[in-house]
Amino acid sequence: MSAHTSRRQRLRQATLEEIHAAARKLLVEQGSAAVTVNAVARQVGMSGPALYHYYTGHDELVGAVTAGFIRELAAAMERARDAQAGAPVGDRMLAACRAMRTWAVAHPDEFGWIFASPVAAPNRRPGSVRHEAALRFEHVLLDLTAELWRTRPFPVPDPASLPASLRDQLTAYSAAIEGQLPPEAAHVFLSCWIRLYGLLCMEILHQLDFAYTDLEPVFEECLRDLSTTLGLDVTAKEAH
Amino acid sequence: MSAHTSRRQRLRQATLEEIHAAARKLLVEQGSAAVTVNAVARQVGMSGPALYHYYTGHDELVGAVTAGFIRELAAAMERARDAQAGAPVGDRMLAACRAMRTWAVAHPDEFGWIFASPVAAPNRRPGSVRHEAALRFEHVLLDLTAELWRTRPFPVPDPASLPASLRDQLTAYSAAIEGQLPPEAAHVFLSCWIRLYGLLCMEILHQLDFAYTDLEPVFEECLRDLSTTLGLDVTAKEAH
DNA sequence: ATAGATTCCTTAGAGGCATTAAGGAAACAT
DNA sequence: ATGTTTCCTTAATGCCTCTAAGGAATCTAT
Repeated sequence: MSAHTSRRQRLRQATLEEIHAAARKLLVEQGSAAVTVNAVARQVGMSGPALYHYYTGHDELVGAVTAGFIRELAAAMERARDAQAGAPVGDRMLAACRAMRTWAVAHPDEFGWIFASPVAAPNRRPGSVRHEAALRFEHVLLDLTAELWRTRPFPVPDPASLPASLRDQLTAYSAAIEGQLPPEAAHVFLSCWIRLYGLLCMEILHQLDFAYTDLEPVFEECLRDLSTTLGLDVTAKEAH
Repeated sequence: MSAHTSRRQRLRQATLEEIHAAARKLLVEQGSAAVTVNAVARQVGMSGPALYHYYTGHDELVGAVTAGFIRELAAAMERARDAQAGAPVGDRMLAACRAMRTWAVAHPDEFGWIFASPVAAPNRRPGSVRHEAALRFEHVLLDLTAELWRTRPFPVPDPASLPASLRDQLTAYSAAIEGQLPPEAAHVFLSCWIRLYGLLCMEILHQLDFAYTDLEPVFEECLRDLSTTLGLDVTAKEAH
């Protein structure tokens, strides 16, 4: 695929992977505070400052590891989606959503890191660019929603009924995703995203432990809600 | 109010408040990583180890400061609620919800700490007890919902329609809140809580910056949704 | 009032972490 | 083979958490 990879580059790549694995091991086994430059270096068998030949510092190391997690999560969702290739968009969408929770539940520390990390969050200032991994993650469900919108549009609110400030923001976002969804449809997509991702974050970050021990049925109920919002139930029945 | 407070106790109390203020200042001005035992001590004008006479270590300091934030947030919500004393439950509830967001937006760093901190989260193991401050925070909306339930019950799902595992969890939670709400009503309350608190957390923790710059209208829309779920609109019309 | 106990604070480490600096050895390219 | 690049090492600085040991101020009880 890529151009000629020299022996040096291959070795470097292997070391990078070893570093990521070591950082992940420390995270999972001893918590996020244990992921220090020194500890990671020790784990891979080199001493301290050597790691600075791979990353400029602690922050960049953490960012790279986190980006890897996001890619893994996105890949899991894509795999689940593609396993349903040929099925109606709604089914592929539900498969991707369930894969998201399955991955998060299986890797809570990693998911927590994704949420806490600035890799997933930034984008405040106009200048800052969203990370490639975060974009890929976001686009799994966005693309499915856009496909749904094209093939079987879901109900949207009347733009005139939305507050002006919200309409402007939605118009900007609609442009940012290259018009894949018009503002009103983007609003529905974002509402769904907020409920789904919000629920998952609260579950994984233990904000709901005071009431629940197992959120699987709550998540499924949320999915049913979203299915209604997106008209997926109708699809299933009409499909006959 | 409390029994005789000696001069010593008053001084200690003043120092504790100074410590909290210093920690908060560091948090707001330089981020959470700047809140170290040494830096806080320096800020209050004593040197390092002196702080260990007030807290057993960094974790306890952070926990105490966070608990203070939670209390302040809960107090803001209670104040907003009580400012509407005499008004219908629904109005008091909306006031409390808006106060929650207002506080969070005004104090994003503090709110972020609340969310990230184990003070708000724990309760995993049977043994661990929920922190007094977290309980008080939770109870502001819980109590209002319970009052609403008593005076003007909102629609609830048929318990038989819920998955058994969910029903059991809700029954346990209903018992944990001393039957203030039956399981089905607790389910509605928790759904509302998840949507409201989840949205706020995602906003404050910058998980929605990729699409929105101002979430006030989104929050208001969420409140309208919840009002419908809880039958508050009906209340307003019938009240005439 | 005064002697003992308590409380608050200090300085002195030990041990860890992030990071920079300086240099050695191996691998590569010419 | 020779010079360059790459990878790694050992100092060394300055921060952090936290323990230990002791001094001074304050309170208690006689």
